[in-house]
Amino acid sequence: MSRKAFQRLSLDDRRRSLMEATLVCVAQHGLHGATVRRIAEEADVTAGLVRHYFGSKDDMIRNAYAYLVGQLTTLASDSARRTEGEADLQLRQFLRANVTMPNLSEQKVSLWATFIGRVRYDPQFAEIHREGYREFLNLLEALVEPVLVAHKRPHSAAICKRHAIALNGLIDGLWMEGSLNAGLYSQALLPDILVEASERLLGLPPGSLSKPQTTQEH
Amino acid sequence: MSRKAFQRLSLDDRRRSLMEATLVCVAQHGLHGATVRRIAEEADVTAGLVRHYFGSKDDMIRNAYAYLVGQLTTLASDSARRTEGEADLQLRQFLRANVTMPNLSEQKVSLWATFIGRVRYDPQFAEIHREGYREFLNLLEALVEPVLVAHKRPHSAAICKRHAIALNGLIDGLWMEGSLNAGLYSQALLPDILVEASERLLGLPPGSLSKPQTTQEH
DNA sequence: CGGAAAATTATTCAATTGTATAACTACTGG
DNA sequence: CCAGTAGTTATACAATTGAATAATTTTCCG
Repeated sequence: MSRKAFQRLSLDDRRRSLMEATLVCVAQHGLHGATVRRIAEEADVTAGLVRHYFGSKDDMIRNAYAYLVGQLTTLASDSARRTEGEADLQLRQFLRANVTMPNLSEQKVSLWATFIGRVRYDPQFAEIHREGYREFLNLLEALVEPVLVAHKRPHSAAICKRHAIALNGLIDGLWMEGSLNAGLYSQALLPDILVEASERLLGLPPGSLSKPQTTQEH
Repeated sequence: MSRKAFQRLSLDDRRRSLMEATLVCVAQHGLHGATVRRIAEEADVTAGLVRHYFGSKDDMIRNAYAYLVGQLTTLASDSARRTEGEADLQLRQFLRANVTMPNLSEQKVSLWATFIGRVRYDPQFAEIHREGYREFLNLLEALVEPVLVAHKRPHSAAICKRHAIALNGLIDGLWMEGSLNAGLYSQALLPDILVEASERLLGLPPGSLSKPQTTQEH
């Protein structure tokens, strides 16, 4: 009887592989069902490796959470940055990216909720969350401010922050429900609902975000 | 050495006591840390009782989830119903009740998120969620419609539903973040942000919900 | 009051968990 | 091509888990 054949991976690759396997297992089976053995199987390695790359199972899970948070904001942020054009278009694209694939995935929403549930009572999760939230809010403020300026709306720092908070709430709420209630209403409506609602929250003229004046050539 | 003295409770009381202990444990330690023994200790009984009142630990947890969902909508709904007056006031009160105590409790948000994380991959949780969501949406639609009528805004069934979805997203999002980021901005702002944002979402004149014309006598 | 039914406790058990350790094997540099 | 090292597997173990069963106590009705 021979041992399992295996391949050596670089430290970064193996860690990422383990974190992604962790996310898959947490999504499918919850934090309580994501056992070291199951995660190892998902990553196609044996359980011992976990302790070799992470201090403990909990340490690996925390790293996976931070990995997920970073992925979510990066995806939306990149989508906005890739969009050339005026402020309206960039904000619009950022909003839409948050409620369309790949960010609007049921797995990601499940994961996010599962981890959020631990934030209150686990200081280490709280720290990861706080950092991610702050980063997301800053991104949002930076996108909102030029839009307000362009439309000659009040745009003090305090106002921008307040708008960012409300928008963030709206995004998270719709994002979650969009994937939770996939069957109840079409997911195609979500970006429109979000963009239209955002216009109103910011006090912009109807259509300024939803039907941008500059036609996009490609 | 004598046995622990105990008291016999009615079926309803004991079940509720166990469900509440379950919620406390799930909030504090997550689904993975909410063991039968810990829950039993929290309820001040021994572990065996769980199987006597519920088919299994999982069955008890599902019942506790349904119990929580019912509690949340009931609290907000009752608060609105208790408010006498026109449609504006009732909607306003319903909105505010969702982002103030006792609904805005960090424990409840933690619990809600934890359970939501299981909805996607556990059909039984999905069923509980679906029912609760539908009920909440119906409540919201019923509150929104007369407000739209009073302000002579479009109020077809489809429009009401769309508004209810957006409002629900906004509520959930702000509700969550309000308790997650308690330190970052004052929770006292939340009801105002929500009411003001809702006005805009519904296309109501500014202040129609936030500064209702009819002064409340008491 | 007394005794039967039901609620609750106490104990036990097999299975699973996270982790520690030892054995092995793939890769790298000379 | 060959050894050393570190990545990886395999095995072992104590602790904890959910559940099942037996023993005991409370309560209530006649």
